[in-house]
Amino acid sequence: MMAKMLTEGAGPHDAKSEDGPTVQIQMGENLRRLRQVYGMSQRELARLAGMTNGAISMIEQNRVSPSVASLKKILAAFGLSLAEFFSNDFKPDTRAFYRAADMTRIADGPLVLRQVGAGLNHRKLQVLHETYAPGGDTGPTMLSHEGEESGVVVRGNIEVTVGGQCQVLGPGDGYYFNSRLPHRFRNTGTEVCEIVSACTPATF
Amino acid sequence: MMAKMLTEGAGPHDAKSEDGPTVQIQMGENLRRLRQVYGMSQRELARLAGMTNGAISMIEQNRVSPSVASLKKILAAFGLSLAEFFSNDFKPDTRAFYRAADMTRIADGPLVLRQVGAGLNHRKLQVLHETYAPGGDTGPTMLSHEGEESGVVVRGNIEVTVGGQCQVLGPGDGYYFNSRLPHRFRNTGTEVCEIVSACTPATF
DNA sequence: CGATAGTGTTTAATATATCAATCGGGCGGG
DNA sequence: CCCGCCCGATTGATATATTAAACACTATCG
Repeated sequence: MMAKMLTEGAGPHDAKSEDGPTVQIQMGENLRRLRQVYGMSQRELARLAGMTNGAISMIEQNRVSPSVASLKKILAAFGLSLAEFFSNDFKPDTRAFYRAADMTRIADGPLVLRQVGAGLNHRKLQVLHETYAPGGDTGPTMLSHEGEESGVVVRGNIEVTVGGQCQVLGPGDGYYFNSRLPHRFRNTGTEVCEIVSACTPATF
Repeated sequence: MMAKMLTEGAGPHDAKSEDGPTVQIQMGENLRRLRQVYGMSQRELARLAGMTNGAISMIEQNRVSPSVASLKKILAAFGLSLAEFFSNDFKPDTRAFYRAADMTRIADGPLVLRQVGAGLNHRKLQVLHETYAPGGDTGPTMLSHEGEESGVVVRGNIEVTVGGQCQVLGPGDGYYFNSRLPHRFRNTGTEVCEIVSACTPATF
């Protein structure tokens, strides 16, 4: 009953909401995008979270406001903490590609440092150097593991597939994504490709 | 029924929880401390949040897991966002005083910069210079307003009361607190007291 | 075409959170 | 001492979230 619209900030006493009046909670859409980027169905996610697909459906439609416990279980399936989820302002980091032009330079002049991924917040990365011969490939099955991954193409071109998105990156381009996103690297060109990459062990 | 203990991570399928098994959600204690530091009763907080004291009581005892909407309403009464709350790892910043000895120096040598408040995260402060004559006082009623406040005592001594805590600070000592905490400054000594202080407008 | 397996959504039943009201306790003042 | 007032905790009723099972739809396969 009381077919109200799951809003907040306009309670009986209106707790001096400093955000606008009757701001809706829009977690649902973000959770849905998050799930879709991870290539999961509602049932898969439900199984991982120890819940039912129906609940996932209702939450994604903003028809209910999940309990903190439920939300935490859902986020655990993505390897996200509540802090990480909310610190992204309900907009989980779905951006994976950063072109050479829109990397932020944190140093210039004789030494140029370009930072991949606008806001490197709590990230501690381990740097690697990879070389892909023509046809080189990380394998036909998508990789998916704990941690985060980032890198820059130094020479040649490489086809990178992350969470359904696929792009060919060239020299100067970079990438950043959560390693749980199913990903794959393929050198589809005719010359060697070098990448300076970095990844995190699951140690945080 | 089913008198289980409000745990998580040990669901039917145990969603690969990387924190230990059956980790309890301990928001309740932190919310209680937060409320007490603000000098509120459960009923006061309930009124601000548009809820009932009973619900607050249950939440603080971890007898229920509040919905995200409810938690957001509660945090709004403290001027906290979900992101801020969770980014503090469920341990809201209750530390208010920083003695001269345990301030972190972020520069030394000819120029010495000492940082008040260990982690100045999202803080943008506006600096002031205050002078308290002997007996000088911000008034008998506690101040409480939007924003954050920080400062350093330059000369003399001053009695600072914040969120129930009261201390006399001397030269080199500092303070940092959320301005919503009821606070008051009193020069109880016999000499002039100077403070370099800073505060934020409510513009973020 | 019919069967099967996949998707997201919906429904009734159940578990849980929240409300409204009460309870017992502490504290200060007649 | 008792009274009023406030506190936090508790109880039963009500609203909400979640479950379990169905539904409707799409695509694939035989």
